[in-house]
This record gives sequence, structure tokens and C-alpha cells, in this order.
Amino acid sequence: MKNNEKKIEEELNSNESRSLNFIETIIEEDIKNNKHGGRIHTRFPPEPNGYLHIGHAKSICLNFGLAEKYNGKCNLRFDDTNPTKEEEEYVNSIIEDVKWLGFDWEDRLFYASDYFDQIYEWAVKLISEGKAYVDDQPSDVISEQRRTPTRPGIESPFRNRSIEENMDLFEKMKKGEFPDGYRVLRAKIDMSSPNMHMRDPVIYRILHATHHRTGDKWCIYPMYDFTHGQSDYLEGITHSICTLEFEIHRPLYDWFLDNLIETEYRPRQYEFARLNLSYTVMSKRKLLELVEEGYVNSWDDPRMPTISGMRRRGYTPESIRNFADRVGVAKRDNVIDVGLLEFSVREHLNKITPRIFAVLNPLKIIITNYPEDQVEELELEVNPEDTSMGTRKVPFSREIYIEQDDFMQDPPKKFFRLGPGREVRLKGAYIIKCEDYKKDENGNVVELYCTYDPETKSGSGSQRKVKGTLHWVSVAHAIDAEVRLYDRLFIKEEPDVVDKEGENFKSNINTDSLKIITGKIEPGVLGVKAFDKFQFQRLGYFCVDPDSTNEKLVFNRTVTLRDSWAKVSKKK
RNA sequence: UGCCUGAUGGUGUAACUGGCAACACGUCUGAUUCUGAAUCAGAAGAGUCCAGGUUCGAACCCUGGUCGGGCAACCA
Repeated sequence: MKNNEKKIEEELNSNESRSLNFIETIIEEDIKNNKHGGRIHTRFPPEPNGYLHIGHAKSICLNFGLAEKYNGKCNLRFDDTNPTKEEEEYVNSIIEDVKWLGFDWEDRLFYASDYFDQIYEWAVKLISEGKAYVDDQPSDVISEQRRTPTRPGIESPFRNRSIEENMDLFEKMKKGEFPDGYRVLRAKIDMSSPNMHMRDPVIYRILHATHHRTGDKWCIYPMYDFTHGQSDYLEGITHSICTLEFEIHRPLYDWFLDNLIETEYRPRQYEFARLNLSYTVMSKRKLLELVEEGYVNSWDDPRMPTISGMRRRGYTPESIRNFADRVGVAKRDNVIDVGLLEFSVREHLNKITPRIFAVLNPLKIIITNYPEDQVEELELEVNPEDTSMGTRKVPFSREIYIEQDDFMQDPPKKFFRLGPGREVRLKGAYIIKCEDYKKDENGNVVELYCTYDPETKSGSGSQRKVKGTLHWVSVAHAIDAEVRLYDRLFIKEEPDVVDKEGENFKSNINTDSLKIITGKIEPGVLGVKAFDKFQFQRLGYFCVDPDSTNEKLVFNRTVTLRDSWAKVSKKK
């Protein structure tokens, strides 16, 4: 099974003819020109203020994948410059998620806060060169003076303070002599720049907050723009890859480096389009709303596109990595069909999961000509895709459950399942024929009476063929389990597109995204552990939820099997 | 109506930088099947946002448009 996994990945990765994405093209060009001595060093720089989602997974796979491919390195760096939003809880979950995805940063786990001393020195350097100043104005005034992108901004009255005064004030900011927001340090760049980020950006602000790593050492904190490029520089990053919305920050990224650094070496920022998934929202803010307002149960609710949610849902790291490979990397906005994600999970799960019988909507069958107290232990394959996984024993007896959907009182010709007088094979057992059935007072079918053909036992060499094969579970041996059936969280491909004024993405929530039922499962399931994965035959892939106990099994449906019958029957 | 940026089948990504548009998902046939799964074989589907231009030849180059995304946090 390990070999299978390897093979899928190899096929995707080392296919010689596979074309390069634009970043790989740049990298290969850089290597050819011996830029950075041919060295490749990337980084994944999350802010520890939330849980990672599938969009981050794309970035993680990109950054770590590039390093792997080009014999380089990739750092994990927490961009923790805002103590009011960041927490250790998130650091831990991010570390767990990146590891789970299968990536290794070795000893290169960094925090931007590791560099606060150096960054402070750099701020002082800018001040001493007249390239930064302390502004006493409140944020709304500063913002107003920046004006709009179409009109040049106005210079702050404090812009031309003396270097000495700036030094003194910045020192006092650092010492904690002012309350939050009282003053800021700004880079002196260009208030009339068409790029708003160049209009004297704030680079340090006063925040009397305890930082998750530096504690109370600081009460001034550098802004993202004044931290990221320098951190890249300090870590020897060659290719600093981020999403498109930072494109407009690049001139600033370069400005700081050019004004701070004497050496020739420069990291360079490249931007790619973030991942969007159909029927999904991806922003941290929106995901947070779903959690806080109870639309889902938690950050790792299996309906969430978070890494932890997907893990709990039963996705494998391999399937996510393969998905990330397939979506590609480019600069244009995109919406990936969730179907592609589902394809990637099925592809992997098909190869690795044990098959098992589970009946989710039971309909009882009595096999009238089968001996009352006879039980046969039938031998079935664990995984037809991988015979090395061996066989399992499944008990068969006179009373069994089948799926309600597998019987129709008045079936159409193309229905290859059970109906009055029709025959099917019970997988791994016998061919049975439906002789009669019983209805309750509401007209619902509650019991089937069938006969079996003892000559047709599986493996006996019987030549009789029937079109349909059903899964089943022996009534006397069935184990009850809670089964959580998940569906997409939104009813619209693009949840942000709303019909009426005043609506938002939450108007498009699928109110039926979770159905909890009790299923009947073959006794072989006893003893399963959290995150164990199975294919419930003919139904889909399921995974043991951490809520599961020995007394009460709980399964999550990861994804259904492809169902071409559903398509056919829907058309009619 | 400023600046940055993008536009290729239904979706996503390619096209050796000028040589008759490919791959994956999806869709549709058919074969096979003790999972209506998987597998296998095949098909349909874009002429590359528009209009000009350069060229023997343009998705790739030039000019001008159109449409989409981003940017005005003491967030990242």
C-alpha cells in the first residue's frame, strides 16, 4: 500500500514532460544564471491567528514542494507581529497541520518575533538617515491625509521633525511612555505615490499587549510590511512566494531592503493566485463566523475546509497534496470545482481502504428457505484493488438487512436491484429472489421475503449471473453505529454571490449539510480507532470520528462513491 | 475615473518564447464487473476577450479597446 501511494505521487511529480508553472520557470532560470549560487530557499509564513485551510495547503505544498523539487529548503515562519490577534493555540494547530500534510522544516521553525531586536535597529537606522519619522496624529487623520488612490496625499505636519526629536520620541515609544495609538513611526517615502502603500506607511505602532513569545518585552510592534522582507532577508530566502493581494506591496518590500541592506543578496517576492473552491468560503473571517454563530460545530467540523476539518472528515495528506498539484499555480483568479478535490480523495482512498458492509437505511429480508439457526462465515476480499490486504469473514444468516433504495415495488427495466420476482446477488453470498413483501399501514415496505439458490454460493464456481449485486448485513450480527452524512456547506457554487440586497454568504448555507443516522455494520468493525478509514461498499468512504467509543461507534462520511445510477434515475 | 494585475473548452492548468491548441477533472458512448465503484477503449467540447497591425505563419510580438481582480487597516 505504501508503494501505491508513492507511485501516485511519483507519477504526478516526476513526469518528465510535465510543464512548469511560472514560478518553476523563474526558478529554473535563476538556477541557470547561478543567482544565489543556485540555492533555493522558500518559506511558509502563516500568521498564528486562525486555523489553516485548504487554501493554505496549496501554499504549503507550493513552498515545500518547490524546495523538495529543487533540492532547497523551506522554513516554517510565524508572522507574529500583532500580539492582539495571535495566540499559541494557533501556532500549535498550524504546526500539527503542516506536519500532517507531510512536510518537514527540520530545525527551521522561526518566528518574526525572533527578529524584533534587529527590526528595531533597522527602524532606528531609517530615522537616523532621515527616512522615518514619528507622527503624533491619530489614525483617522493619517488615513485622511493619505486621501484616495486617485488623488495625491497630504504630508503630515510632523513629517519634517528633526532626526534628534524623532530618535527621542521613538525611544520614548519603546519605553512605554505613551498609550496605545498615541504615536506611530512612519517611513518617509512619497505621499503622492499612486501606490497607497508608499504614502509614508506606518512601520511601528504602540501596542501595550502581551506577545505570545516575547511577553511584555515590547510595547511597540513592527507592521507586516516592515517585517516580512527583512525576515526573508535574515533567513536567506531566495523566493518569497505569496498571494496576489501582496503584489502592490512589492515596491515597499523592495524599498525597505534597498534602504536597509548593503549586501547584494536580495530575496524577491513572487505572487500567485490564491485557491478558491466552489461551494466553499475560504476567508478566515467567514470561517470564524461559521464557527462562532454555530453553523458548524467547531474549526475541525468535517464540513469545514480547514485542514483539521478535512483530516477529521477522512481526507488523507496524499489526496490533498495530489489535489494541490492538479490545481496548478498561476496568476489569474480561479474557482476550482470541489469535484476535483473529491476525485483526489476517492482516488487515494480507493487504493488504501478496507471494504466493509454497512447498511444505512435498513430494509429487512427474510430468506425463507434458509435454515433458521444456520450461520455461515463467508470470506470476502478486504480490498479488490490490493489483494495483499487479504480477506475477512462476514457472517451470513436467514435474516439480513439491505438498503431501502435497493428495492422497488414497481421498478423500471434498467433497475438492476430487487423488485417483486427479481433476482440479485448478495455480494459474497448467494443469489436471492424476491418472492413477496410486506407493507405497513402507510404503504411503506417493511419486510421482504426471498428465497436463495444454494447452488450459487460465491466462490463455488456457479455460472449463474445476475445483473445486480447488493451489500448486506446479517441482522443478528449487525453492529449499530452513528453515521454522520455530510453534504456541501453551501447551496451555491459561489456562496458570496447573493440574490437579494442585504444578503450575504450565510444566506446560501445548506441547511441540510449534516444528517445523522444509525447504520447497521458488519461485526468486523469492532475495535476500530479514530481516523480509521473504510469503504462502505457501494456507498462511499467513511472514517471513524474521534467522538467514537467502544460502546458507540461514530463514522463520518468522507465522500460518496461516484454514482452513475443516481444520474440516470434523476434524468427520468 | 489613479496605480498594480489578469483574460486559452463547463472547470483548472499547458503550449519548447512565432510553426496547424495539449493534459487533468467533468460530460457522453461502449467494454468489463460478485461494488451501477474501480478499470479499459473511445467521443463530444475552445480556435485562445474584441478590433486592427507586423509576419509565409500569432494564444504568444505591436497598437487601441472591453471585461475581471486587487490597492485608500496603527491587519497579515
